[in-house]
Amino acid sequence: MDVEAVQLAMSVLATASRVIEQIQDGMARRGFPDVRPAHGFAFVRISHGDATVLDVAEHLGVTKQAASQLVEQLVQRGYVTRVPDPADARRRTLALTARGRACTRAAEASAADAVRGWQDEIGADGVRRLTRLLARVSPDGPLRPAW
Amino acid sequence: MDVEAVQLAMSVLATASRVIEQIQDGMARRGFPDVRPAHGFAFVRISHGDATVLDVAEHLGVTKQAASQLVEQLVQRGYVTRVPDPADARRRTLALTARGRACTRAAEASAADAVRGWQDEIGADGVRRLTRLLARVSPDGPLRPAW
DNA sequence: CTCAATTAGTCAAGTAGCTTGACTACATGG
DNA sequence: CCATGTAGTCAAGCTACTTGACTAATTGAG
Repeated sequence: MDVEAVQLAMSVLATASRVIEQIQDGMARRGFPDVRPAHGFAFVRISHGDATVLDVAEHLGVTKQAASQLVEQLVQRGYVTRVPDPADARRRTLALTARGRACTRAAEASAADAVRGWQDEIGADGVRRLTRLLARVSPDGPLRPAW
Repeated sequence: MDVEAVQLAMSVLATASRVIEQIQDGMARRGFPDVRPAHGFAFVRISHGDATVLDVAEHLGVTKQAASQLVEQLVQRGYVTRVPDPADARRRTLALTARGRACTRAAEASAADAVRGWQDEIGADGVRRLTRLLARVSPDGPLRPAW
């Protein structure tokens, strides 16, 4: 039993590794060679709305300092802006720029490319079943940007 | 279509993240708090037989220097030994020690623990179908130790 | 109202795991 | 025999994280 479990765990990790690689390639081809997976995960939280650096930190499962550095990069590269909060001078709400939104669309297209390749191997129905199964075992917690 | 693809990609990554976390926890509980995922992947190649540092490097998708450092850690911590090759004085074949084999057994048990939790959510049959689907989409190439 | 405690965020220094470049020792084929 | 290739290590540098210290703004108890 244990050996099959290892096999399943390895399949999950190898598949995740492949997904990351394919999306990274797709992003580079679409003109976004400088965004890492962690940036993408930050985008998810930021586009969800009303996000601060601390929210991004919690979402990524890293310290606020690490999130602060990451956001700083995104600001410098023109993906994100810091919006001062009139009700609390400490807070600086984050928002995507037009370039940031273009980047998320490119990420969606890259993910779709990756999944399209899977249809050749397990069919559209297989992809559908895989999606359902994974949705039920995948957690809600923070998405750590590294192993 | 793209949005569902993103959902699937996120599920894969979140699941992989969870697997890593659960196995890491399981290893720490079993008395192996100092082995990282990359070490585990190295164990896979080493236990497969006749592995050199270069083989480990290729298996992990890293440089030979990185693999050399990683193997050095495993040797220092008593998981691996370097066996000189009588036919080629340059080569030093790697082999697991008794502790190294105990570590792989602990990893298998930890993986089994993680999978056991999934059965509560998608059932034994779900796990079986998930295993089959993932085996067909997961690649054979090197298993990079980071995102 | 005041001030101690909390919160948002940054600055600075240290660490871990990778990289590239240079090198030694051994092996191989003309 | 020697030029070329291979296994492996040493050393230095980079990057993304960490911990610790700090400023500035807000909150709440008395």
